[in-house]
Amino acid sequence: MLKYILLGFLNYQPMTGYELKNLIESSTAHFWHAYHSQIYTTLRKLEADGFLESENVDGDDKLNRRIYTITDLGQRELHDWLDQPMTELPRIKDELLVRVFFSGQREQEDILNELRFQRQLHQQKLRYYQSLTGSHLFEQIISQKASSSVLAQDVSFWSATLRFGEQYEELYIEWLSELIANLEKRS
Amino acid sequence: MLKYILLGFLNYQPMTGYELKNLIESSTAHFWHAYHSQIYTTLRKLEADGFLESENVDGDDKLNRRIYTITDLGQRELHDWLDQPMTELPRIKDELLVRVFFSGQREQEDILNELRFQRQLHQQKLRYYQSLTGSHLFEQIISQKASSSVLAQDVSFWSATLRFGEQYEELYIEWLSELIANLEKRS
DNA sequence: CCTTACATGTAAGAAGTTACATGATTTG
DNA sequence: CAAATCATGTAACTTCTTACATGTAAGG
Repeated sequence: MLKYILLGFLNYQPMTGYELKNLIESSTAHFWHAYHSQIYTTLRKLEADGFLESENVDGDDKLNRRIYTITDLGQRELHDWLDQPMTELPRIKDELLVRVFFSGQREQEDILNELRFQRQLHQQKLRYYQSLTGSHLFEQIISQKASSSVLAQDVSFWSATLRFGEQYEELYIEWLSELIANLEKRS
Repeated sequence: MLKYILLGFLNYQPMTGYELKNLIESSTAHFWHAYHSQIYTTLRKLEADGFLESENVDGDDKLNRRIYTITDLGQRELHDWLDQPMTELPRIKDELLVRVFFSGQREQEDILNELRFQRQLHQQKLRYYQSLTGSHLFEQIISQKASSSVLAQDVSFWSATLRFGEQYEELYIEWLSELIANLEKRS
């Protein structure tokens, strides 16, 4: 999956691993996280497979920034993936739900504290998403190469995922609040 | 994580790997999926670590059903985990959002078909969750050992996670519908 | 000069996925 | 008797996480 995120971003413009890492952190990481160690190794692998090419900028060996460029093969790989629609539901993995599921024997107060703290975190994240919606910060980040009509379309999909994030956080906050209220009633 | 799901279920009553697999499939798999291969190997590992004990029922070697029982050490491990509240947000991994994010250059119709199909899947899943809410099927499954007051508490947390599932599916359907409507307007 | 950001990597281990493999029992 | 379900496992591989490792450049 990370593979396609890297190909997807490099399809906009050539970039270094570090730039990709930062881009991912401020965008797709919210629904697909990856550590820098995985990003760098995956880039090397994509190059070995012929999907990317790279060259060491700063010529020498001192500072080794490596710029990756997508190849024709890489573009085909990306489009082949996009052309294969998903026929299943994406799988959810949510540790908090597992914890709630098995919380029957925990102390009421301990659970409440955890749920309240989680709610705070989700409120923070919601505010963060809302701040992104206003500023077009994210659009600006990639918008160097971006000049043509292609980008308008792209931007609308980016903001769709951002909208999902906002709605998801709102849902989580509501669900937590309801659960918290129910528990408080009991004590 | 699977480790704690197994300990959590075995904390209710002793069970075989196969029973655990089925239980997981009809409950926690909706927010934490695992294949049977991982379940069986993890059970072996938990036994090696002293968190579980097992004995081969059906005495002989013909049919080898193996019943696992949680040990005192296993219970402590489970409670230690529950006593350590989460201090971060659970991470989302959602392939569809990645696909939407990079869909800027896809054919309008292809995207629409994929989104409509996803909406169908989510509607199916929502109906499935709703059918569970009515019937107390799930409560019944574990409710062999379950007699005491402990269970009422447990059940309320189980249904809280089910409620999350319903609300999540509703959110996803709404988000997809909005996105679909926006795309249809354009064409 | 000290800290933060820039910049890239390797290694080890844990977790997750896919495929292969086998055999018993039950139900139609 | 054939198919579905019961029942458990191993092997190979990919992915993910955590830790280790190193060095430059820029700003206060």
